[in-house]
Amino acid sequence: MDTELTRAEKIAETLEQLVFSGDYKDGDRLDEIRLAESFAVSRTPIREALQRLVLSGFAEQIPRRGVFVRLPGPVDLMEMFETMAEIEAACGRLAASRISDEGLALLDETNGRCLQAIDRQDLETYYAENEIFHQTIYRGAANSFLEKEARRLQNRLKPYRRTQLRFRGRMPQSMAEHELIVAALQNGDGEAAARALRDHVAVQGEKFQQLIASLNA
Amino acid sequence: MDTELTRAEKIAETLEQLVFSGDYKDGDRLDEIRLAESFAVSRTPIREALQRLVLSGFAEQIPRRGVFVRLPGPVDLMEMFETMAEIEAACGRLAASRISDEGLALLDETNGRCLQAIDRQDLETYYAENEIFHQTIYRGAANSFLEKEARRLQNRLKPYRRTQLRFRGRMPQSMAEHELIVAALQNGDGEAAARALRDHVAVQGEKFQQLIASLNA
DNA sequence: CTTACATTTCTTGTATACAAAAATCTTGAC
DNA sequence: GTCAAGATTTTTGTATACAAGAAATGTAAG
Repeated sequence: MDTELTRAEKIAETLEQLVFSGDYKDGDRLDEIRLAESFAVSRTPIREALQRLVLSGFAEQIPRRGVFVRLPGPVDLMEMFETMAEIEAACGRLAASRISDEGLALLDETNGRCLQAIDRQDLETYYAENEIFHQTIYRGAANSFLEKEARRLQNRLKPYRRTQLRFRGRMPQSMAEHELIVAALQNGDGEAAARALRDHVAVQGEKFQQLIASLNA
Repeated sequence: MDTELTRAEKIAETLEQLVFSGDYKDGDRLDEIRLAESFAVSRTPIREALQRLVLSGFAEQIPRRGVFVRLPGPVDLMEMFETMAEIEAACGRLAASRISDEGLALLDETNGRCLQAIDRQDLETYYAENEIFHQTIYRGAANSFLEKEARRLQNRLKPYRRTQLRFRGRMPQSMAEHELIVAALQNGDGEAAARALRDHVAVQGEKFQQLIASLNA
């Protein structure tokens, strides 16, 4: 992997973080000149970074008017989570017949570390291991294109997934679902794995109200 | 919809077409200066267009080296078609319980026009109506985010799908599959719709050799 | 006081200029 | 003749300059 990044790329990453972390509100204009000053660069790399934001879906560009941050609303989030659920289900379906023994072992280990993290109330580790769990399934689908798409959406939804997992009782239940998923994969049951992953990721029932509530905060 | 495009956007579209239509070979460097001259603009809009190509996956950028066209190889195409199959399956699964009567009617009409086009040996119309058929299902899923993702991939695979459909006997068989899909949607059977769409889109059996063969041409 | 229009200012989009890194060419030693 | 090191050219990445369109402000008429 190429570690050397051009300045514009670093700025784009930073800007994504800024949009993520709520420094901007929906509809805010991303002023090229102001950003150029705050990053101490010219407008050129800023414009490249903004284009990346637009093409990633974090912002919208109106020709000759500027680019404006577009934070997903409740409906957008529901749709994105539903799409994520379907993509993860597809990964699970394929992984059921393709994942390696190493992959299955990694899933088990990761789940173990997840459980330990819950016991220690170690949120950061839990989030990290949870991410690894899902990425291991993407990898297990043995389709690098699908894996990349899955990672892209996972990354896009990351901040919202975090707020979801904070709710009481959600983490133990989530772990139980992980076990179910692993069992299906071990049995090579693609349909069961797909179903388990879809239900695990989907926003349904009371999770919906929790998601809405988290948006106002 | 905003119809006014900035110059860079028009150039990006043209460049995509050029890469599509085989004017460039895999690994070709997209020379900024040469392109600027041929489009009679400065490097600035060319660079924006190239960035779009890179972020769309048509080209790869190596920092301080330039951007190079990346045409998908056989493995890439298999992976992309498999992903498309899963995404279309997801659309079908959701559409089974959500598509409107108008949507179902449109599917029927479109299939009719497809059949007529086959009788007239009218390839262009057939391709167009086939595209509409699938997009109607995306729409039927009632998830605008998923719909957009599906359209994106469909667009990316369009040139390869066309070469596929040219093979003898493929078009009538494809139409039979369309009927099966519509039937499942009418019955509200999500799983059947998903299965039918997955099989319809997936590259399997002799289609694989046809796909490989078309790559050498 | 409100509204329509003109002027001004500001912002984006594009062109050009410059700096730094990579590729290429030259030259010299072995 | 081959290889290596240095110089030269090319090319990318960034900064700045300029042009055109949009927003803002001011002014005059009703």
